[in-house]
Amino acid sequence: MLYTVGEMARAVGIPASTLRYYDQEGLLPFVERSRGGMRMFTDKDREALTVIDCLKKSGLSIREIRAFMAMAAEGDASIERRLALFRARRDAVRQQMADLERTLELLEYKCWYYETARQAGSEEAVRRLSEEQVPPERRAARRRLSCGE
Amino acid sequence: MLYTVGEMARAVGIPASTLRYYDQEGLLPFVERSRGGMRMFTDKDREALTVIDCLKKSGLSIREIRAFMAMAAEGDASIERRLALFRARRDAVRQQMADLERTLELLEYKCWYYETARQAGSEEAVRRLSEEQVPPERRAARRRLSCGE
DNA sequence: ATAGACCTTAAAGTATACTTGAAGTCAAGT
DNA sequence: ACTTGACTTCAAGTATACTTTAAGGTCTAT
Repeated sequence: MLYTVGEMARAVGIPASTLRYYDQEGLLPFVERSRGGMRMFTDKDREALTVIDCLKKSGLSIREIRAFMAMAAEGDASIERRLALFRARRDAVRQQMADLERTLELLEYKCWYYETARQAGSEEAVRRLSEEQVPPERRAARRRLSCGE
Repeated sequence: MLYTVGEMARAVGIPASTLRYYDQEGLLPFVERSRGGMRMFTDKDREALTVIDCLKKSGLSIREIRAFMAMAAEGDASIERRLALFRARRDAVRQQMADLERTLELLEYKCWYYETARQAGSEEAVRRLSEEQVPPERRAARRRLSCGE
């Protein structure tokens, strides 16, 4: 099955203009052309685009993704390096999730804070609460907030 | 305790130039000045900066954070709206974490893929593996990759 | 063969969030 | 008083990743 750039754009949920931009930036060296010059994507290309999108979501820049695609084009000789790259991205995403977990805790603390302030009718009342009057699961975030990071 | 912009920058781990930029953009309407015109941050300001950083990490733009700081400056009248904002950010971060979880699964599949390819000496060998030859915990990601999103 | 949808390239424009540089001022120690 | 480091503002520069526009070519159906 072959797809034009617009069809592939719909299939992977990325604008056609972005696919053209990626091609221009050397991220899609594998894409074939029709006799008239139109890009013809295959199902294997769709798979590659999914990987590109995954790498982007992991925090890689266009430049770094290009370097990866160049490795992929080298074939089996670069397996070791590609493995190292995916392990690094895996670890980076785990770190991002841990960071988001801390952000989430602070947001949950703030939700509790404003829920309580709404009931009390003022923020000041919540600020004056002592440690024991704060739900145990909110105390860590509260301390981070008041005692610096 | 009072801090200059450089001291506060070190305390919260944000460049002084960024703090000045935030001030210029209206994110820090609360910061006082010395007689000579220098910014003087308090511990309460540090707390506000931690919240600003948290909102930024949750995906809010400078413009949106400014709107929030304006609400905060309104006082208790905006408690309800601020609660709504924090709930929305909390939900957004939970969604981000769920998305990262999917990204992580694909990265973990790719790690397995290249580990296996390294042992086999070629990618093609791994590609030819049938579903049952793939570890159960990697199958979902593999299917997403080959059958489209 | 012709219409119309969709494609092509190149270049310029946009958005966001800073960062840097220049010229000058402030604050603290000796 | 003077030096030194850190501060001030304003304007311009940077980085990244697209998006848009213009002029024109391709593909498919009728």
